[in-house]
Amino acid sequence: MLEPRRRRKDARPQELLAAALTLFVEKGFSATRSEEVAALAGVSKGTLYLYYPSKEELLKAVISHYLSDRIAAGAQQAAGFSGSAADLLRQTLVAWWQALYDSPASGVFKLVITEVRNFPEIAEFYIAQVVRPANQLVGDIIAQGIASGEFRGVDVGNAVHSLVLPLVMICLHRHSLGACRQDWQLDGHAFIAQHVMLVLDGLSARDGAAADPGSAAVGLSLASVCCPAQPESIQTPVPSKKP
Amino acid sequence: MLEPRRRRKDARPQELLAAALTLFVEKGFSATRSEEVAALAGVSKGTLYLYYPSKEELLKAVISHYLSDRIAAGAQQAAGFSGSAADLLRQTLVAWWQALYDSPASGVFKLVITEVRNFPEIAEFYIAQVVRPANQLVGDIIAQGIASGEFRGVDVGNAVHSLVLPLVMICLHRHSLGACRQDWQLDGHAFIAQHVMLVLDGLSARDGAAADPGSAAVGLSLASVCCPAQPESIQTPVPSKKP
DNA sequence: TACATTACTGACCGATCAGTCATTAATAAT
DNA sequence: ATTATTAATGACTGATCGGTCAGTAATGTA
Repeated sequence: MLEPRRRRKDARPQELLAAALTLFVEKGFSATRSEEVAALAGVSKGTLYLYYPSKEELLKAVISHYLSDRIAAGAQQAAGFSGSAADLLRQTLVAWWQALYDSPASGVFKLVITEVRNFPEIAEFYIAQVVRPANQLVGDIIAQGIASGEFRGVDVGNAVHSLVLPLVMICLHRHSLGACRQDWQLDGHAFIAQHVMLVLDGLSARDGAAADPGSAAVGLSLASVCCPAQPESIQTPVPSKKP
Repeated sequence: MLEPRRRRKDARPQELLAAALTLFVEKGFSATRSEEVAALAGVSKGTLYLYYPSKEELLKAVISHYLSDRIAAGAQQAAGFSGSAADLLRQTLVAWWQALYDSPASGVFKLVITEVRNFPEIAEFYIAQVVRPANQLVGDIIAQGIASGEFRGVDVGNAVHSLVLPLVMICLHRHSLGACRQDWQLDGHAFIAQHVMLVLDGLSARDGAAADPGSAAVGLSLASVCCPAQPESIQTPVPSKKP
């Protein structure tokens, strides 16, 4: 029954990160014992410390690893696209978020929100690598839509928040109340699609809406805990040796 | 310098709850030592355990105490009000959330989201005492607005979520990224007001909007981690003695 | 002032857990 | 086959922390 020892140096970091993500998101960082992470990854505690020098470094590696993956994918998706700004957002953003929602990486939001105050380094990293690039990427697309007359002249920053914050919220929900009570579960894919449609509709420079003083996506001012982005000096989590 | 011992049996529970809320929200439940809570409340660890039998019970007391307070206030506010559904929501909901946003109680959302999976009892309590009554209260007002022809015939559950979820999100933000980086701070009051106006505008049965297929607040389907409510068998956190 | 009551204290205990390291065994090299 | 290399182990350690309780002092009572 007991698996014989195997030497698989290459596979370990990935497996440890996946195990750590699962447990950190489920139980929280402090409440998760490093031995549990190791066990879920199928190794002993000693092996965990062979690849990551401390629990805190493991946490940072988890966050940057899963964000890097998704951010790269999103930026790539957006880069190779031509069409109207609305189409770009509708297709790229929706697909990107639906994939994120289904993946374990959706838990990173909960992790960041809960741990950011304990580890200021994470705030720096998260803002630089995720929030800023994401706002830039989405904001640029919206700004372009405004410039071309496709969208109304709304505040770009606010529009980005209107678009993105509810999407972050359902990722949080998936890993909190949604994870313990099925009766509070929701259809994430449908919501993501409907929400993006709704906001784009509010943004569109259609005739009837110009006179409407407060149509969708106007005035949602909000700084965030948020979203997708572009790759930019993605730090690879490097397996480490102690001094 | 050292404060002389004082016997203040009545004030202790409140002070302990306030200290616990602050630290649990800031550092997380597991990362907070019970001695820290006691110290912040100005008592020794032994005194803490004189009033609450365990750290977990203290957590539950914090959540139910701060929710009870606010829920009672909100329901009362809504009860003594007459006017259109839109006015009721605009004035009552906005005032209620702005007060909540400013108070320490806004941290309870973060607390619930992070700890709900570790303590299923909290999920039960939170859904029964907060989510359900809140949806009921807000939903009833919207339904009444629809019945009177003031609002369009949207899905009531979805409309409630459209209204409430972004408000929850800014409370989360206030206690995560917003708490460590001022450059990501936002004007919560302005956002709350603007957001509620926006959604009510989308709900209103104004002429021009009837033909608009996706106007604000339609289709935001989402189950939640959420909001205000009505009082219903509010359990008073009772100071306890161990067996 | 003497005594009774009880809110409060903090040293203490046992359990837990992050991190270590001497040892083991899987693979590579010769 | 023998040796060298190194991935992997898990018993161990020192520190930490939830919870206890015998003792202390603040307050009430006569």
